[in-house]
Amino acid sequence: MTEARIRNARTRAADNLVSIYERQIIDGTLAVGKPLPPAREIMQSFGVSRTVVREAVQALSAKGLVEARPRFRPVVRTPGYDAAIEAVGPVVNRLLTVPGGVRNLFELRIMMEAALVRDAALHADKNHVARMKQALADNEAAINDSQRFFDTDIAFHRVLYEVPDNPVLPPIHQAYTDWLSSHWTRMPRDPEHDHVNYRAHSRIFESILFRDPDAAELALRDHLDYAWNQVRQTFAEP
Amino acid sequence: MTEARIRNARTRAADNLVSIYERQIIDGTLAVGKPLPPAREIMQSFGVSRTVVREAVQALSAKGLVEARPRFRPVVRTPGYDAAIEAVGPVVNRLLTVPGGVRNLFELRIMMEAALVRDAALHADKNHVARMKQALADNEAAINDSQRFFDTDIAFHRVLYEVPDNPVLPPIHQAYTDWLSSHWTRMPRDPEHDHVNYRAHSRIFESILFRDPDAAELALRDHLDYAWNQVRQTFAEP
DNA sequence: CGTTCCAATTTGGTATGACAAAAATGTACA
DNA sequence: TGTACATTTTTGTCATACCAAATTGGAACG
Repeated sequence: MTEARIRNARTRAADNLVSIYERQIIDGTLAVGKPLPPAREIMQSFGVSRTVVREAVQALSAKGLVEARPRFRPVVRTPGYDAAIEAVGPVVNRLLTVPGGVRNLFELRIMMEAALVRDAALHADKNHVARMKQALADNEAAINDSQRFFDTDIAFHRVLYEVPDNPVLPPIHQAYTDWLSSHWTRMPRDPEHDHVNYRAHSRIFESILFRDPDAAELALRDHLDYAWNQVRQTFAEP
Repeated sequence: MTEARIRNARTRAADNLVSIYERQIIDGTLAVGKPLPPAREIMQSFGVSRTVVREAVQALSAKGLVEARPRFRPVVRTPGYDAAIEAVGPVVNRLLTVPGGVRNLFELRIMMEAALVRDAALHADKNHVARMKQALADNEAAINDSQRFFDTDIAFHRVLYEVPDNPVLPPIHQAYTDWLSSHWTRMPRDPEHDHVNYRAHSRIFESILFRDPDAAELALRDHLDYAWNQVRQTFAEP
């Protein structure tokens, strides 16, 4: 991947700017949350044209280092895993439109969460268990309240992504919910579903409590298979 | 993620161009592998300036829809999962430089491959088993040949990503190897390692043959833990 | 003294035109 | 036919200008 770029990489003026600002953002010379210097200022201090400056800003934006809303000054952004996931957003959204795209992504999610509940069953500590319990209670209280059930549903699953204490995982969960939420919210809203889903969450939680990874994985697969059968009805796919 | 964009989304001229070419690439109006029309031609046919055209091309490149090498006409690209993964490349590469970045990514890989070997132990068919067997034989034959062992090592793991028949997975494997290869190749080359790794592969394969997911997962975790201890020596981290 | 509102200024988005350098193309020559 | 060279495209960059939107500073007001 990289070598293909480097091979033909004559130094583009914009690239220099990009790497300079990359360094400055990482080492903190440019404070997070603060806007970049105005384009005209940058072009003078580096002796380049505004064309180059704008190109560099766009590249930084694509890398997730700055957030560039139209007509606003580009704002320096915290370079975290969430930024990385957000950068993929547009690409994944396009992939969701290809045949089988949603299904492929959903199955990836099933596989990942199956691994997560196994991990939780083996390694979840008191703190995690407490948070899961709380999330489960919130979930139960939200039955029959469509929107709130949706939120607490997500919150319950999020705890699973927090157990391994790997900062990559929560943004991935965020990404899943973002990408799939459009289908999720299009689901027919039936209180019966809430009950089924809550019981499924409950079953997963108990399996984790019992330190039984096999039962936990099975419960989760049942749960997500059920969810998938709901989701698939929101679009035409066999 | 999306709503933040939409909220302040005034129409930028370049964005229109982007979405137009997005459609044309997806529906095949623009053939894959063919260069985009010259910039001046685009600007005339859409009545926009070259500034806008160049900006649009850069955006398409960031999205992975075209491959834009400097000084060359942008080439239309297959809009597949591999393109998506490649688009994330720059972001992930930066994440690898933050403290613990390599470790986080490596642990994500362990978790994912653990899930994969479990899946393989349960669902691998004769075809997959045959390919794993072949990969294993190649791997054995490559012992003491550093470069070739590295390649066959990767090939063996790749088969694991092919078992679930989800087109998202192979590009992920490709991504892992790309992102981590710089560390991998920096590892001290010791024939002893080759032997250990081959035996580990062999053990994983046998566990899959025996349809024993627990044994397979254990074998894989041992294998990747060993690998991690090698990798971590290529940089200073506790 | 704080708040609100408006105008001047700043700043980003786009257009135009120009030039050098590299790539693509065509042509003549061997 | 194949290759070397000259010509034409095409991209990368620059400079400048204008418009519209955002920001800012201050005036007017409570």
